[in-house]
Amino acid sequence: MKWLPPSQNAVCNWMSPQSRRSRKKRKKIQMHCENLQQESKSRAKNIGAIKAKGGDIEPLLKEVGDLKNQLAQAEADLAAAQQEWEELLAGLPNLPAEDVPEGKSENDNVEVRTWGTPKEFAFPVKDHVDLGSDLAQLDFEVAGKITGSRFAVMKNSLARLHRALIQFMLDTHTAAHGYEELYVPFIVNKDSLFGTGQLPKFEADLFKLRDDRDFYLIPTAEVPVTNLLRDEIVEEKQLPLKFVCHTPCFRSEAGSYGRDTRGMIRQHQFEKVELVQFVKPEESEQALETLTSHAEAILQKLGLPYRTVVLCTGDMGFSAAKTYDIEVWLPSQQRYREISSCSNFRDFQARRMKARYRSSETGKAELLHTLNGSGLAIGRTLLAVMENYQQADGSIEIPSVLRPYMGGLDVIRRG
RNA sequence: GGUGAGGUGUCCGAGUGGUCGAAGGAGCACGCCUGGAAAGUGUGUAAGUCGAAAGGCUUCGAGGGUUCGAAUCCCUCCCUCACCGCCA
Repeated sequence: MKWLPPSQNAVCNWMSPQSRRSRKKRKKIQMHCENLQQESKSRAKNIGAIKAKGGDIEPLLKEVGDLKNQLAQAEADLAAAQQEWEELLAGLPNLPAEDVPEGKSENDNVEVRTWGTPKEFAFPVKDHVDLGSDLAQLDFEVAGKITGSRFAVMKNSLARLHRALIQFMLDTHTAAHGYEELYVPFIVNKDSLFGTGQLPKFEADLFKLRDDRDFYLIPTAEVPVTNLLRDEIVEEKQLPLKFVCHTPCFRSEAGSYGRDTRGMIRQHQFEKVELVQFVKPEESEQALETLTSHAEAILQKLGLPYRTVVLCTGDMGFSAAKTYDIEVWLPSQQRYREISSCSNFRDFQARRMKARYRSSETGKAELLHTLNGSGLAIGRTLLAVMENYQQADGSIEIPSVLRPYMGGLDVIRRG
């Protein structure tokens, strides 16, 4: 068994009749198999003991022959039942937290707070695509030539602004919020993707390498960073563990062909600064609040208006127990768009990964709780800065916190 | 890519085909000692799973095989280390 399936918990009560049947069947076969194993083991020991005394073991060997066949059959049956059961379980999503609102779609998400006031522009606003191309610093056509659709090329000060955002976020989270910076592989194996919940159900969203090692490009830093603790047992006093990591993210965007085709909202490749926490179970609820506030702090320092919503049951991801989305104001769309998603996974990922800690209370290895959130998605932050800081002449003012990273530059102009 | 050596519990590290789930140590927990601590010292301490319990079963990198019986023997793969080659 490669992970720790839930045995007695709520998921089992929640299961379909089909999975209940599968569980019963597995258990029955397992008991039968274990009885045979016990019998076989004790006979083997007996043979060993008699042989050690110099006794005759021939008659005993004959007796054992049929048992061996029965056992082989039982073990094959068990393996099949086990696999059926595990496949059922692997496809079950996490249970929503008790305070998650019920709902069917993103329309049922509940706003929990807003920050800042959308700016009134005295001129017709442009979207980031027009702003970027008028500045000659953002080019989707050439990216289309180099690769294909849903890629971008940035140039000059805009490329630097993109880099500045990454540096600014990493510095803020390490210095002000107490996260440890990480650098990780951008290519991961299947076990890691199973651990965080992308596999087995969401393979279509991933880029898979043409290689017999079953490697995939990461869709988010969450995968390599969270799997840092796969198959590990950490000491309680090390907790909480808080990591920040900048990586590119690769998503095939299968199933969203028609959505957000213009601009850099939805790309196959984008950068993200990710926050990941490993905490004790009793601390995860509070940790989600602080993690979300860390992501919000970036938008506040950048002076970008946003709102925070709690996702309803119907809009949550597969692995999450509770998720806050942070949505930034986009003047060109006159609405808030997602720029960060912060989730508490409770023990769902930890169970799949066998990520545990030694509890001083019970003395046993207990499952950790994992959380993560974007802090923030760089491409979307860049376009939010462009649109919110645009000026009548098409130039873009640089938010003051980013100027040290821009060599003192305060406005991006054409040229 | 080539050659060689390895992968054992929270960690380090022994291990003869048969009472090995695994010596020893570290760490941790509890106790003794102490004014308190350190040192010293005693005891305990793998995980998962089934069971009300007694107890059972699985797991020594992964997967196959040989055997009545595998941590131990054979095969394949993965990973680590060393040296050589190549390389940003």
